[in-house]
Amino acid sequence: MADWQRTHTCGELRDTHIGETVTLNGWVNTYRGYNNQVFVDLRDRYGLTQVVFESDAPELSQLANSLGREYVLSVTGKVRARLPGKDNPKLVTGKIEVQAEKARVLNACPTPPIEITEFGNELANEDIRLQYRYLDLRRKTLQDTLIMRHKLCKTIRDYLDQREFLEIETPLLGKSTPEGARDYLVPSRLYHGEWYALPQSPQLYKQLLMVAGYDKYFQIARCLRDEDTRADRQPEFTQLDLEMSFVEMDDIFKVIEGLSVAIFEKCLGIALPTPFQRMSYAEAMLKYGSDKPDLRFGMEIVDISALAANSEAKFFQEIVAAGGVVRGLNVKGAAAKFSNSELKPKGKIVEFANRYGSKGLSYVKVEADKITGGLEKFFTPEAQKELLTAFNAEPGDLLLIVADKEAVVCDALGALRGHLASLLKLFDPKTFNILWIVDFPSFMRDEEENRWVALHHPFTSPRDEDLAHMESDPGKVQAKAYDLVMNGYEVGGGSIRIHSPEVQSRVFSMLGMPEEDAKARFGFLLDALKFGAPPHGGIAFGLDRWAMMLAGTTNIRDVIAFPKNAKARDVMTGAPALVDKKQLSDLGIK
RNA sequence: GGGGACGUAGCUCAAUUGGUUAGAGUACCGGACUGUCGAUCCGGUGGUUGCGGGUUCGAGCCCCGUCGUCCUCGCCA
Repeated sequence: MADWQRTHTCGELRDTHIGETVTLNGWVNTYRGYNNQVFVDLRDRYGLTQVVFESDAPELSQLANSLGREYVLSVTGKVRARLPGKDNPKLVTGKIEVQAEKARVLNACPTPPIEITEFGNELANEDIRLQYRYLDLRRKTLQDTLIMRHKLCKTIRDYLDQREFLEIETPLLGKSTPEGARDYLVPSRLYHGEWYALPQSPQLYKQLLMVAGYDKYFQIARCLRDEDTRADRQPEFTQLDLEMSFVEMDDIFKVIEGLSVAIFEKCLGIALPTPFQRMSYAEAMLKYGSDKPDLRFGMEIVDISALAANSEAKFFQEIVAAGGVVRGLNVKGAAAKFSNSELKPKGKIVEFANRYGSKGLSYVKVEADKITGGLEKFFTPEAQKELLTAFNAEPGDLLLIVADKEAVVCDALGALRGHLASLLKLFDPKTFNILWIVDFPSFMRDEEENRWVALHHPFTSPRDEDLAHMESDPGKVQAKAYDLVMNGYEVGGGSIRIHSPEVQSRVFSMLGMPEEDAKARFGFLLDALKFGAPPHGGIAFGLDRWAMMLAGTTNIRDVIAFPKNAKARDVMTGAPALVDKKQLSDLGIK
């Protein structure tokens, strides 16, 4: 061992080490200097240790005076107790300090463009932090997050290994398949003009592994989708991909609930109650306007279509007559919290709702002896009472009502519900709510393309009892599909798959894919299903979103070591970037 | 592709709504200080107000264009 190499980490020393001579390696976190005495907090990922330079030796004091933030240092010295009353209770190493006897600068550092130490909430802008990501990653919160993410993966591997799951890798270079997200394409050098696609998920490969008899599979797999980003979405992300043979939905639920409990226990020390609540897709859409409802707070949506249709309001009557719905939220006690101008056309609240396609929003402020807001003239006193009863409204409440096509009403009210809850702080952001959404429809009508599309994906098995009317009434077919939802985020989704080649062919043709097309695109799957495919199903966990939940952040870039920015660029390396002409000509691209 | 917010010192922000020399905190540099720990105190350096054009006696502020960042709608089976 070289004489500068560490004997201990910066988070390790306690009063039991007093008297020992140790060597620490780390970064200068903070520097507090005097004439003849310099305090340095030396940092590594394990913690901070205070080092004191108070030697008379000119070499050592000269070195101490030349130090700067983020210098990389090796210090050898004796562990000693701090002076009485000078302990630092904020540090686990706060009872001791290392008196430097020998020190060596392993590397200097110019003034960092961003501050590494964290206090207050004064982080630099994200773009500059991403540009110097290796500096930002030195921050304790980011280190803690990545350590947590490691624990998450370790827990997953341990838990599944104990249950005889096999971790198997699947290809990155695959074949582009239609439907779904836009593919990232990779040109082939050996076959000019032909392209690989990077996987959107290992979906088909894991089904083929089931056919091959690997009846419990998982993979912590990178997935790539060339779509626009969001706060919780970037082009490459990680899934825990899992598949099992000879199972039904309840078997998957059991594994995932057990795994979730293990994750919360290991990562946060929280005991999650099981079994998880289950809610039908229909109920979620009706009561929460979303297929990923946040149940940390109430504020359920109330349907008043019948009441509205019987009112004097022509716009309500017309919308209901045309098959639309009228629904609303009771924002308890919020009547005084929003001005009328926020609630009128062009107001903030209305504009927010209208982003989701609604063309307006009615509001009712409930007062002790009357209601106000503009709707009151359309409702008889009796109808007003019914309205208040429907909403369980009391004086001081604010009712927000949207009338439109059902999908628009759900979207607008669902988004409004979440928006208002965080605005009014209706829930504790440190709590967790987890549930299954089940009973999804298999197919949805794509109005633009005028065809049926799979809500989940085309390999999802319909319920056995719905197979008979799949062609005659596709809208009524329900899928053996399930989503795992936490705090309003979809953190997992899966299904029991189709294992019959006939059913799979019927679904493809339902989706408007002629047999030749299906064969060209998915022939390998149809073939595989013929050769003795077992019943199987599985799930994909959004690992980044799980890490977000555990870390208490809403930004996916906080849980990825080297993320892309909102425009899909890696601002540190500059990717994507131009390449040499030679590289392109090798690939047959001019 | 659409909408919104933003861009001022290395970093975080301010500038009385168009008015004199663009300020503060922090960082950095120098000085003081023998127990600090977000050290403190004193002093100092630091600016093409993203970039280009325009309006004006005068622009950080208004207008047009452009680049960039974040959020969002569409999109993400």
